[in-house]
Amino acid sequence: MSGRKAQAARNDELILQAAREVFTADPGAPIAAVADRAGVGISALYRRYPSKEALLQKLCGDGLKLYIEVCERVMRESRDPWEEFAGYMRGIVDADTNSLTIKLAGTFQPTEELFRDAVRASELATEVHRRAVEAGVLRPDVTTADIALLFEQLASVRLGGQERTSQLRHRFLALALDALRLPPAHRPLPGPAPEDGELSSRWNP
Amino acid sequence: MSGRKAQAARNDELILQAAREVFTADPGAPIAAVADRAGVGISALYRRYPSKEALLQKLCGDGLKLYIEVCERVMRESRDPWEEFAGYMRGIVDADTNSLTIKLAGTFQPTEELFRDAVRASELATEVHRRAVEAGVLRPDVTTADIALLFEQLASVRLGGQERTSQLRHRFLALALDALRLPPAHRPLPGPAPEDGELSSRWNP
DNA sequence: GCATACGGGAACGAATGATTCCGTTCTACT
DNA sequence: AGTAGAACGGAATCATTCGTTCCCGTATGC
Repeated sequence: MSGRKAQAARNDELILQAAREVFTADPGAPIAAVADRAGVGISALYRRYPSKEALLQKLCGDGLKLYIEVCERVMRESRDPWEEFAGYMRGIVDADTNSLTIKLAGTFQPTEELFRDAVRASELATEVHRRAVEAGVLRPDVTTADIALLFEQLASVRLGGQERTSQLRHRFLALALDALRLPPAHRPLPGPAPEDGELSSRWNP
Repeated sequence: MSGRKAQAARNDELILQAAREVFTADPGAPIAAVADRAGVGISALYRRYPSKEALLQKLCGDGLKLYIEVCERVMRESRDPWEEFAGYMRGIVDADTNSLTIKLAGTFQPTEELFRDAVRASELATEVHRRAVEAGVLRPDVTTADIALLFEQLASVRLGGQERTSQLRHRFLALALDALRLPPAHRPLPGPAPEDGELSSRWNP
């Protein structure tokens, strides 16, 4: 299958991919940036989504589904309770779905389906949390809402390219996990520490 | 002293105070929001600062001086090494100077004085950090740049009013300190944990 | 009394960004 | 070969936001 229809099908994916990249990098990005990144015209976007908001909803929904998948996967595959919980946190940080969701909070009326998925995601997260506490590997004075806010904090880390950002988020996640795990212990932090130069480079764009 | 001159003097302070509040709540806020909050007209702002950028620079400089004061105070007043370091971090979180500085990074050309203060602040922070590591109370694999990024993460916490936000930041700071302190140990977290309702309330503004 | 510094806030103009529109290209089918 | 129409690209449009300027009333200090 080739030709116009093939290009259209390819563009479907190209646009979604570009939108994911652009909006996770900058949730307030203009829609033209998405078109540019995808290498298509603006009308290619508007053919598929009636508005920017609709595109954002789609992305949001996909993110939620990813969240659910991560929860289900760790509960299915993990051997020991701590690895399950830590794997969950690492998975969500990697999914990098938070920056979007947060920025979008309150900007549109959730769909029925969106709402159901959100409930489901929340239930699964609670379940992962509960299992870790009951297994005695997670300190009991942190709540699921604490964890959610922790994800937001990690999502706020943004330095250098996407690669470096991910590396640093995992470094701080490791730090947080040290504070979360029972019994208390410190484990080596992954990834090279941020350099002073990396920080100060933000001052001259 | 009263009358027009008094009002002017009062407005000086009123405007700075309002600017601090408005811009720490939303670093991208329009200048009219500052005038409203201060209860003055826009021209009262422009009489004192030639541009928005000038006002932002002033705020940024004040924040830097506050940072320096916090460092000097903890080094002067603290009894034991850990309290010095923890007091430093608590002080910076309370100063709440980070959200501004970060958002401003790269938006204007630093003054000479601004630059000097920044260097000084950095030196002091390094000194506080060094002393904590040398006293064996701070894990040595975190760097000063790690700490700076930690501040940014804490500054990203924003929920409910200013009061609640501060409370939550200190809660997460306590968590981070547990991961930072040697020997590893967990201490009770301060402040009520975030409620699920607090989080979900962001979805209907 | 009155010249004037001060502050209020409407008006202006630039910039940004979503959305629409139109001419073009290319496929599919006759 | 020829044509209808789906898909595109991207310029034009339209609304909005915000920094800055301007004009005017006021009351203060001489």
